[in-house]
Amino acid sequence: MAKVLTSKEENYSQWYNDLVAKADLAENSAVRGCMVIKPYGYAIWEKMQAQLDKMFKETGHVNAYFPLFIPKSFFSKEAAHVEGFAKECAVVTHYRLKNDPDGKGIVVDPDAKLEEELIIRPTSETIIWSTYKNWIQSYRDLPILCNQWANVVRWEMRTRMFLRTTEFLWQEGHTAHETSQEALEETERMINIYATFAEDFMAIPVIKGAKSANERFAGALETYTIEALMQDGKALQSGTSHFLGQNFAKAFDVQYATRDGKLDYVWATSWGASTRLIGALIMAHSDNNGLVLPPKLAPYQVVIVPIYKNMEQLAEISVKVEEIMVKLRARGISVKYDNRDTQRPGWKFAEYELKGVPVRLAIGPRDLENGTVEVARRDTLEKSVEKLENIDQLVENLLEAIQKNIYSKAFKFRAENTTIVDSYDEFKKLLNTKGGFFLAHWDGTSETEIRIKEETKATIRCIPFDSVEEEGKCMVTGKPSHRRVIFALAY
RNA sequence: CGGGGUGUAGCGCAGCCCGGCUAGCGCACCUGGUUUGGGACCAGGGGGUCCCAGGUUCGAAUCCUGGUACCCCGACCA
Repeated sequence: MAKVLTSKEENYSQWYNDLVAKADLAENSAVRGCMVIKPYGYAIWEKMQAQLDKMFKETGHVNAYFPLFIPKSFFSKEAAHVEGFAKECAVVTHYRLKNDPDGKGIVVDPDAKLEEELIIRPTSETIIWSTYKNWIQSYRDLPILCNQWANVVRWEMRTRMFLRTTEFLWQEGHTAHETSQEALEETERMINIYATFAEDFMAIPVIKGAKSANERFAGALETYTIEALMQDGKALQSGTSHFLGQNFAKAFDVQYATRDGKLDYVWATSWGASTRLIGALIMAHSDNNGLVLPPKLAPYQVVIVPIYKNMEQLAEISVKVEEIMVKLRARGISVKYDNRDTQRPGWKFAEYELKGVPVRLAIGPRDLENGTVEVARRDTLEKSVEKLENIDQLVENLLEAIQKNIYSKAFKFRAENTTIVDSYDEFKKLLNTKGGFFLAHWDGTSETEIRIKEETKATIRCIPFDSVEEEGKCMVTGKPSHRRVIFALAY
């Protein structure tokens, strides 16, 4: 087969870029750092959205929409929040253009300067909490469990398709609660939903845990995260859920009458996942032939390619294909029949491999004669010839098997690339040769964490929820530690 | 913001150092034919403000000055 992708081994990030382009997921736009998400890439996002939205609603959440613009003054109300986001905000200063008086073109009309500049949301806590102030008077108004699907803008220095773009799509949940306990439970509930989504739908094993103080969201008391391991040995933060305490309630003066007639500040959470998940999907499963999609998120799960010598033969094949499609659809399987006469079969095979379609069926004259179909699976690239009779059952089973197989492949990879280390020298050595997750003891201080980051670029990805109590010594300072945390190089 | 690089057809590039006639190659595209079980082949064809502005020159894609855009590497981040 003609090689169209740079291989992972040769240049991982070039492989990634090639794949995004060749699988028709996205392309660079005229605006620096912003991408055009193409129909095939967007279809994957729609699948993700549909599933997450369902899970949010099943846990009592509702969708709403808040404005793109945030008054500048809102931003300064929560100190840690400004600190975290100020350096990457796009600001609207004017509201009108006019023809350039000195010639051709168009200029910003200096007379149309805004009294108060507007920030384009990098996240919506501030605009939402200024709104919640009006919604909440009493404990009877609580909890508020809102989610919004939106775009946000963070003016990043360097961008990468899906992993870090100036504008990106995401969902952000913002909830308000009566008690700290309830808010903490919500924070945990949502990180569990992200973890379930990652594992059951994206087929990516993740580690749930808490962020260290350094890595916490700006304005949060606690940040929970799911961390996934990519094939190049780097970690990718794939979803976060924050316990915001009463910080935003205090900043926006959101108090409620308690059950015993007193006034108290509301407790808050926020949680989000973005189009970055598409980056995770690519980097977790794909190979040098292209994308490998988990069946549960593939825009189409099955593609059917006819092989024919003339139009009469195509018509004959199409009749059979129609029967197959009816049977597959009856089982809820999404299927595409590519009967374009403008591309040859070999071209189509390569194309759908690049696009990661889980199962491909090919039908030609030989199959018409024998009552068979050629079945090819994307994850292993295996092909077999199967009888047509129970093809729907066979495909359904195969899709399930593929979903399981790519998960266990990713799980095995992570297991092989998770290392327990006790010495800092060993850590430094393996970090750049082997990569992956490192379980190590840490003294719990920011100073040590920062030192490690400065010396090795590795960060604490999380303090896993399921880490076992174990007495040990910090690999750097030798001070006592009670559990291991996860270090890795990260995106 | 620091360091490096590149702007020539839709995409990827050569040409530039050493100025010269009609600006070239691969892919893609269009037409016709033969093909079609792993990215077909042959023949013909279309497509360019050579990033922008100014300068040097008989003559500029090529030399000079200024601008601008994008990419890569760092610090920042989902």
